[in-house]
This record gives sequence, structure tokens and C-alpha cells, in this order.
Amino acid sequence: MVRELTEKQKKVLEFICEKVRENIPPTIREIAKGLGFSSTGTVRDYLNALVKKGYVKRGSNKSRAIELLHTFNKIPIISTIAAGKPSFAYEDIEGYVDTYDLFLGRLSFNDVFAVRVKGDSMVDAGIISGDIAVIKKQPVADNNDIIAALLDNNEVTLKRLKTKSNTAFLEPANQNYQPIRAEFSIIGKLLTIIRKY
Amino acid sequence: MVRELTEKQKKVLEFICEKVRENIPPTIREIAKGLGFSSTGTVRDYLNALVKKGYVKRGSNKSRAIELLHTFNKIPIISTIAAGKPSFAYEDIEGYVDTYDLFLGRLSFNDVFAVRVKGDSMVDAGIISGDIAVIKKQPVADNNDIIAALLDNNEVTLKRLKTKSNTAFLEPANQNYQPIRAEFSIIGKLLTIIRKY
DNA sequence: TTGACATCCACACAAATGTGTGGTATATAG
DNA sequence: CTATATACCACACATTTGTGTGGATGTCAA
Repeated sequence: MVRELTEKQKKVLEFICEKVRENIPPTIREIAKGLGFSSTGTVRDYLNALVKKGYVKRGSNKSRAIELLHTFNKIPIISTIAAGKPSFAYEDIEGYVDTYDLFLGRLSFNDVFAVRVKGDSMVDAGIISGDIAVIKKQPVADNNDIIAALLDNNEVTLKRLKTKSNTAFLEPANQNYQPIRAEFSIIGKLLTIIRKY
Repeated sequence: MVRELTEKQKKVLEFICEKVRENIPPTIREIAKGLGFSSTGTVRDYLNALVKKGYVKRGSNKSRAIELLHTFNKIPIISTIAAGKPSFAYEDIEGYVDTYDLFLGRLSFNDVFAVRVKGDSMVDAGIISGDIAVIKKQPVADNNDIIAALLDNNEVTLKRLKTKSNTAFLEPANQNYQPIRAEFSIIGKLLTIIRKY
């Protein structure tokens, strides 16, 4: 059950969000201090309200155990927008973009890195210069996977891997470019493309 | 100063990372319990080592105040890859993709939503069907901004906004499509494109 | 007017938590 | 041989922290 928050409750929730994003969830007394309350009881009342209305979850007898629910780690993906001003009903939410598992299924951060795309050799796959390509490190890949490959001259490129019987080559997604049949090694597989405007 | 970790120190760091991603940083005693140590002193020694080697930062007299540094909330963007096996030196890191400020400068999550792209009307801008478009809600936009617009028939589209003197229209990025000169309203401005493979 | 809810306060208490002191043992570099 | 780092232990102590009790005021719907 998710209900409307009052203005003051929103203030409390925003304060918690801020602290979570900065570092860690606040303690009750940190919230009190931050918002000018002189009693821990006041904050407890607010937290109870936020729990009841479905915005946070709490662990008992644990310090800082305030977990923000769906609305805050995740961005809703809207399927249909009805009225003029979009104030999204919950039925219209198709899913969420989670800022955490965006890149990784449950991968360790050690296995993931990013490269900035240079050039236009993959435009037909919707990958343009300046994009950030998030790569999962792995020594092998399947036919048709887009991979980060290391060429002889120590250059890194993003290309589609083509394996035919015994041979493998790199195929650009741009008709102005030729396939690369030189020696290369696979660094990893493309997980995500990110483009900031 | 960032130095190599021992295997056991890595275990401790990974445990902390796991807890951070699940919910909140662990307490000293939670770490001890999770890794089978019977003394809080042991954990303190490990934390000191992690601090000294530059992997975490700590707040004093604050519960759970373990802050993971760059390597863990952020994915490194590699500029050059030297040797065969990429074990990235720190000099090669061009920047970081932060999972938090990916979408928002410092926006409230209330002002941001996402739409899944349908159709190929924006392919020439590198936006293809299935992409997730993250939109910042706003009623106005500048000339040449890519925007989410609401049409008369309650349909949402992603198009480039063109404002000439007194008129405004929507321009697709695909030569097979015509500009839209019908009535529309601006829902918001494109912030980020995300494509998962 | 009764009850539910929001919005505050003070204060006490137990449990959770970080820190300090002082050990033991092993390995490695100078 | 000595200093330094790693890898553990036990335990005491002060502080931080969540929770509980009890109270006050105002609003709003039944």
C-alpha cells in the first residue's frame, strides 16, 4: 500500500535519501538534528508513518537500518501516459531501471569496466562516438556478440564477433568499413551502452 | 596511495561491498560474525589495513560508517589498454561511470522517469527500438533538444525539437519519416539512453 | 464528540556499537 | 637480529543508538 505523503513527511524522506546517496542512512538522532527536532520520538513517529505508507522498510534494533523502497533506487519505466500532465499512476509502470544492477547481473565490480566509444564503425548498431560501453571481462564470446577486442597495435575496438567454422573475424556495423581479419584477442563482451546528453 | 590487498583482506572488502549493495554497510560485529571471527579487534585490524591501503574511509564513533572509495560504486572508464591481459593500471583510467549520478545531476527522483523506445524514427541519432530513454520532466525545452512529446492521440514519442521563430515542430532522425507539425506538448527532455545486451 | 492521524516534546533504559588495551604467532625485509 | 606487517584472540568501557513510556496540540471525518 503506497499512500500520499504530507509535506513534512516528504522532507524527512528526502533527508534520508540525501544521506543514503551521500554515504549511509542516518540514525534517528542524525535525522532529528538535521531537521531541527529536539526529540527522538518525533523522528520515530515520522519513520512509522513512512513505513506504514510503504516508502521505507526498517530493521529492528539495528542502527541506520532504513531501507528505501522501489521509488528511490529505481526509476520507473512508463508504458503509457494518459493525461496532459503526466503524474504517472502505478498501473502504468512497466518496470524499473535499477541504478545498481544496471551493469551487472550479480557480477563483481572487478569484472566490469567501461570504454568510451571513438569513431563511427558501429553506427548501424546504434553505437555512436562518445557513448560509454560497459564491458564484462571474459576471454571468449559467442558468434554475433558485440565484443571489445584488442588488436596487434594495442588498440581497443568494439566490433561484432563472427565465428565461422574454424576462423573468427571482427565485423563493423557500418558499410564503409571492412571486416578485420587480423590477429586479435577478446577482452570482454558488451553489456550496456550508456549515452548522456 | 592504493596498494595490493592480501587474499584475506579482499574477503573482508568483498563482504563489505556485498552488504553495501544489499542494504547498508555492516557493523564491526556483523563483519566478525559473517566471516567467522570471534573478536572485534580482528575486524578493526582489517579495517585499519583497508583504510591505510586506500580502499575505504571511516567515520569515527559512528556506526556502520564505512565508505567504499572509487573502485566500488563506480566503474572505471579505461582510456588505453596496454598488455595482452588487461589488469588496468590506475594511470589508464579516464573517469568513472557512477551508478548514482548517472541519470541525475542532483535531481530528485520525482522528476525523472524512463520510457522504452519503440520504432526506428530516431535511428540516425543512435536511438533504436528497445532502448531505455531516461527523461527529465520539464514543460519546455530548447531548439535541437531531444524530447519526449505527448501527441493529440495520447501517444508519446521521442523526437528532436525544432523551434523556428514562432513555430515549433518535431523532427525524426530517420529520412523515411516526415516532421510532425501537429499539436503536441512537451513532457520532458532526454537525459540518458541505456541499452542492455 | 469520539477517534484517527499528524506533529511535536521530554526522558529513561537496554542493547548495539566503536574503541582501547594487551595478548600470541608467523612471515618477511633490512 | 630487529622491525614491520599480517592474522588472529579476549575483554573492558564509553558512547551511540533504537525503543518505550507518557504527554501536548490541532485537524478532520464520522
